Amino acid sequence: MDVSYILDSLNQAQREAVGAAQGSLLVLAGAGSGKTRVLTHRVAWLVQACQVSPLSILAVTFTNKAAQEMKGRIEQMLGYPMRGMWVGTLHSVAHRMLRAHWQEAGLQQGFQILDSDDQIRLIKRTLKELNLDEGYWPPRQIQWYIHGHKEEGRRPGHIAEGIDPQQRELRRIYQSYEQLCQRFGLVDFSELLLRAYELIKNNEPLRARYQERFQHVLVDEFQDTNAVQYEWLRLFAAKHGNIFVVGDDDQSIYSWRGARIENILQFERDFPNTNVVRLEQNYRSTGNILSIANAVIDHNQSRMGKKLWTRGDQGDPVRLYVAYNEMDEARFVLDRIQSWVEQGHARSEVAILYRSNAQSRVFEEVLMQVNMPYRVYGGLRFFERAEIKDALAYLRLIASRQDDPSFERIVNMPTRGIGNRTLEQVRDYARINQVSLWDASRALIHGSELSARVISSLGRFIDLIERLAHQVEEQTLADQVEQVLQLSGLLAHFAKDKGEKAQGRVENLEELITAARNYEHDTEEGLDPLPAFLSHAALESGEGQGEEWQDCVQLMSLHSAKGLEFPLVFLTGLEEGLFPHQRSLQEQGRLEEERRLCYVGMTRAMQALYISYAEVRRLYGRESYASPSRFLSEIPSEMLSIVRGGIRTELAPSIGDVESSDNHQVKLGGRVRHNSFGDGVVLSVEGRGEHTRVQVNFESVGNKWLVLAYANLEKL
DNA sequence: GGGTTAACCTTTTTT
DNA sequence: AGGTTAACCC
Repeated sequence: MDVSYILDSLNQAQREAVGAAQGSLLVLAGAGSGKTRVLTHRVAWLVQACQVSPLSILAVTFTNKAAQEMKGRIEQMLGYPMRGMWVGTLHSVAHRMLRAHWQEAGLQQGFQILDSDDQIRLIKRTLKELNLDEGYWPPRQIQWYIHGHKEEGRRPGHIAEGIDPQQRELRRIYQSYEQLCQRFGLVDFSELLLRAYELIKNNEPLRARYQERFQHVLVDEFQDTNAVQYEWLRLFAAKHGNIFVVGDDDQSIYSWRGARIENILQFERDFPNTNVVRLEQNYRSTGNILSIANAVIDHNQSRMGKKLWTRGDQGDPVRLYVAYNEMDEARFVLDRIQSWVEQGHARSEVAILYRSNAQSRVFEEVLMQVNMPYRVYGGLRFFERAEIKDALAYLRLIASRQDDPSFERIVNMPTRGIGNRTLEQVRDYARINQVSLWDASRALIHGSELSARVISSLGRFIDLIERLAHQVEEQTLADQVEQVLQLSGLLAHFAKDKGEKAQGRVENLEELITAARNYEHDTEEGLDPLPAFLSHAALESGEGQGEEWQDCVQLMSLHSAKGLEFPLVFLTGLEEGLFPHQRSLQEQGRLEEERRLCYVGMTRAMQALYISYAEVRRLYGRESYASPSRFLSEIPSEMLSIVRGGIRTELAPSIGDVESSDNHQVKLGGRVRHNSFGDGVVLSVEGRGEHTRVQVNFESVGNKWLVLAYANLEKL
């Protein structure tokens, strides 16, 4: 079979990676260097040229979206479905294995996944059982503590008891939390990974089986793997050593979540004969964009060293807009988007990027004012909405009666006369007898401690769940969901309210039925549709669910922008304290990560990049005067073309040289007249001396770049 | 049980 | 500032 087509479209380095012999390979892939391409082509190569069965391939990605995309691209390339190949995030792979081997892993059969919200609730409950004060032991910090340890593979037993009472107490909370999870059949995000890792590590027959099955392991975004993930991958590949990892140390932005950039170095040590391929040719951005991105990232001390280059044009200069305040910044961005759209481009080609989600608000305001469609990524996602979580809690309780958080959530939702007092009694009983709320309720109903009225309402709830569980058995998933929404009274509860909010909730619930109907569940996983759907809801936040597809401007945090590209990018809020973020300035080593974040942001841009900061910003209630981000001063001034904000131009920026403002002939924002183009406004000035070029927006002919020395501009 | 108000808290990133 | 939660009142 002719397989040359797989390599034909690749450059030398890419070809080297894709066509590499068996063994371990490390691909250091710069931003926009065709990393996804290399991965997909590699799989195609394995299947077509090396006759590797898709069954023996495990491909690991960072997000679910990336997994879908990869699978889609491979199938498109080969022209047939990749049946039996495992492609997914490590979380979903872990989940899949735990479902298959729940017994060996020591889990309940119907175990449910605990999302971040549920986890907080459970931590609160743990604190209550231990008689500890929430104020003194903030649940968020406990959550952080637990995750931190699990990501490093540490169980409570691995943590030294120590003498510090605070530390000892934390450890005790961790321990109790684990016991509760175990009792209720709950598994949090980091537990998925740790449990699956321990399963493979301690169970030799299973390990051998998986090592035998997955002859080829491929890993995307390798720089963002944490300790447990790395060890796990290493175990997979320990026998055959066929492991193909792709990563970029300059794009490691998740160390706060346990990701270890050092894994890249460790990899070469653990797999001694690793070949290293560097992808440095960039196919995404213009030369000017790459220059500033390179300039910034060059300030990081600890990096493996890569320099992106392109065969393409230098392109437009990268522009810096100095805004008076955040509103001014937003208006500027809006103005540029409008002219972009007027030039016939799509709105979806534009991305507004920011460091923290709170910044999206102002942009949303101005976009809304002019009815420009936009979409904000991040924030509350479909499966996280309250009403959806209510509905899911019913389904979860049907799937697993031990699931206490779900029980708590819906026992009185919609209200059915089970108040806090009753619940307190149920909780007490559960705590004393070490059983779930469900079992406690059943016991109390048959006991004599509760009043007749309470027994009847609690009994009705128990009956409702039992009845639902029974009725739903033979139905399709969508029917199950619909039944639950109807009989639980959830739909009616929201429907009776005529408010806009409640209306939206009803729509969301209906959308959940649609989601269930469209959910294609993989029968290979050997899981019933309902538990499969519930896991799906927990693992995939439901990005894209319920949003109609429109040509929208894209708003997102820098973190969510990773892996994406846009013709026009606005990198906003480059102020000290905001970006780099205040918190990162306090901790050692975090500044470099912020810089990588900046690099990630810049390299999202294909054709044009605007950077901006505000001199005054109202954030979290108060106005702050921040100095421009240090990242700006790391860009050589001749690489940036500075545009000044309209309102307070007399305030000179403290970075770079603003040649322009004391340039005797023109002033930014000033009006000028040209012999043939007529009147216009100076938008930016670049270079110095006789090479000075100015950009003028003329009323008659639009934007023009002119060499100042020859243009003969007349100041008005 | 539901609605209103007051205090409070959180403000980095998310599988 | 904004949103959420806890407390309080009807």
